[in-house]
Amino acid sequence: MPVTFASTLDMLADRGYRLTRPRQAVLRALFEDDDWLRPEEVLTHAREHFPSVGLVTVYRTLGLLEELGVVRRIHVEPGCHGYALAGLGHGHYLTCRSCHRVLEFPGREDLSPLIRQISRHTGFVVEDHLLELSGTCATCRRRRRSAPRRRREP
Amino acid sequence: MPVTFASTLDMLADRGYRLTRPRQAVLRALFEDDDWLRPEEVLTHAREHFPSVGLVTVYRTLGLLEELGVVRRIHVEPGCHGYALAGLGHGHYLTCRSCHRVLEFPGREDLSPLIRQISRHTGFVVEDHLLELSGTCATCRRRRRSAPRRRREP
DNA sequence: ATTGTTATTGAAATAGTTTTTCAATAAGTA
DNA sequence: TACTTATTGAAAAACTATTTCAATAACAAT
Repeated sequence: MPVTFASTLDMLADRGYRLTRPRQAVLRALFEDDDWLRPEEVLTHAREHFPSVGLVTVYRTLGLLEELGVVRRIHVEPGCHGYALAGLGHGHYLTCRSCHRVLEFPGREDLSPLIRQISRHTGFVVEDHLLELSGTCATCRRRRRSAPRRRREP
Repeated sequence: MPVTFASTLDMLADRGYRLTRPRQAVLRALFEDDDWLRPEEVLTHAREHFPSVGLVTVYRTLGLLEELGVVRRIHVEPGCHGYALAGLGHGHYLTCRSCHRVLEFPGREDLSPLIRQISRHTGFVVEDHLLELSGTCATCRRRRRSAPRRRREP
């Protein structure tokens, strides 16, 4: 069963959290975007639904949703944190070290054998995973090649 | 050939970087610890070798070493950034969502077929990877089980 | 050894992100 | 409608990271 805007509201209510307008605005922002967002971007979009939301509430709501497993926190540069709906993709990202663009890629292969093995070894219950490949994207590679940067001429 | 303290110094000199005492202190700190460190921790250890190093230099040196591929920047909570020698482990981490402890695990299996496939598809040159499994460690799981936290009694 | 050049440094200032505090508000219940 | 209290926004605080800049110290050339 996919996690939807409505099912998340239900979940919150079930657990005794109040369905406040700021919270709903943050949730909408996340569900309307099918990509990850920085907290600041979440704020901007949430304000389209409820103009008086503050950044503090955005942080608090994101933290709550992460605890509940609705969103996934990913590592993006610069600034460190981005949030994506946990349903999107599978936590597989390509990040370019040069331009810092982030590309999501569908993880067709299956990491679960590995994960099961780790669990047995360590006692960890693995709830999520993040696979981040870093390198140089095609665009930056071309740019570098045409203008190589050396510190010293031998 | 493994990257050592000495070989890194050579590499820096070859590229025209000066072998200053602050830099050497930061490098020592990294090579003496066989685990990842936060910038603040790098500072503490570096000061054992050269008391007047400043945090700014630590950041600058870490940035330089990352560019050169000597250290790897990893994502750790809280605070976001940790640095580990690139030779250590293979960028495979288990992080506990509850206590935020980080455990490194040896990635015995090989991700290179996947990586090659991604490269072909996207044009990315993948230089490094980070596989982070998040979940609940054995200790926290036991603690939770004995004192479950519910927001509401049904 | 001494000098000159300049990469590098530390301190302070700045920028940016995330968290805490707290009185006021509003969601859900009675 | 009133009550209870989780939740909020604004301000302040706590951190983390970067920029600026005069002073310093590596290193090369003498």
